[in-house]
Amino acid sequence: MGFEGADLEKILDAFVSIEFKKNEFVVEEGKIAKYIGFVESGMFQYYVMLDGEERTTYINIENTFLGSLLSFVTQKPSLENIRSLTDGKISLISRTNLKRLVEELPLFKDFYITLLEQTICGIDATRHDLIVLSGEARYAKMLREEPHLLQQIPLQYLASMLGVTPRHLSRIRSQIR
Amino acid sequence: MGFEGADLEKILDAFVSIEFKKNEFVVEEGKIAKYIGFVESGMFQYYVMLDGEERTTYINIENTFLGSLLSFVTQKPSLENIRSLTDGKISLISRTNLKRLVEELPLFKDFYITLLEQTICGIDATRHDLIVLSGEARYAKMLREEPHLLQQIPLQYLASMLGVTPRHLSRIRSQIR
DNA sequence: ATCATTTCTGGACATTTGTCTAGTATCCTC
DNA sequence: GAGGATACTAGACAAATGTCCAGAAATGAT
Repeated sequence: MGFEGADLEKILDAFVSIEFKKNEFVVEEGKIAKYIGFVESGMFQYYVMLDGEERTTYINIENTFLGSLLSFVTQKPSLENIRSLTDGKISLISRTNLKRLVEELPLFKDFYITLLEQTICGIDATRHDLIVLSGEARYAKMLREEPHLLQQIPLQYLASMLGVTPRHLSRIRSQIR
Repeated sequence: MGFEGADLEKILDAFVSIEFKKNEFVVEEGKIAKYIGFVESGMFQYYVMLDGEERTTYINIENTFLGSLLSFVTQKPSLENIRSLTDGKISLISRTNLKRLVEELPLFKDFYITLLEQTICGIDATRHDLIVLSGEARYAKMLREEPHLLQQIPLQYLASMLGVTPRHLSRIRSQIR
């Protein structure tokens, strides 16, 4: 990120690196998300329960930004769960520490603004695709633009992220290849 | 927003209020979105052309935040169009002026961060609903939480925002009431 | 290696949603 | 208030997607 010296140290001190075994909660529905962070290793699933069923809304892999955003920002109970699908490690920062860094380090504030802007772009692009594209078209786009996700993420979760059932994703795959 | 004196003046100077007649472009696909802003009056449609058809992805009404976010943030050509559906007025700020305010006024930076955070929450909630809920459930939720939108926005556009066809929205409405 | 568990695929059928189209209602303009 | 444009509804049918289920393939534990 281009930070140095005392600033860098302050930043590193504000983060804490936590290890997760497979199948542990990072954020649990109904609890307040105290942290956001960056995934150092492993794979993490976002999901909600609906009619007794798990509905995956997102998957984080290595080097991506993780958090239950609504809960972290508002400090209200999370509507979603985040859980490790594998063993892994996340570098976490609390809302308090984040706010402190943003207050104290002008460069960090800029960094945070950039992060927020990029995050908005990413989420909004996904929202667009969900409105405008068919399930098949969304899969084709993912195949084209993020093929690494297809290698790594189990199909059942991919399906849910794409907004289709596993059955239908299987059908799509058999048609596209 | 709680700004005063010289700061307030700086901020007001950075914005420019522009009037639009019905059916004018605010942002055009392929061009760079130089401004974002707040809608003072009127209604504005976001859409893309797909297979020769207009697909609405969002509608702004009064007192909401408007802009082609991806283009404004990256300063690359916009993938979407924004157009006035009625006569209206928008208070706009350029990327340059926004950055200047953020640099020069600490309070404005905080305001901008809050705006970004809130925007993320809103977009992400929509993304969730598109993945997890059926068209009917999304309509029911809008009916419950934002009934004013139903009064104001023509159904054809609402349908597209909800990710369904006008035909299907008509079907949903006849079932729900 | 073997067994058990989980994941993926695909058939058969049901439901949801889209397409095409036309009729009716609403709005706007003169 | 007549005429034309636009928006809303809805029937009939088609296509997309979901549900249920069972077998095959892959994975993990012993």
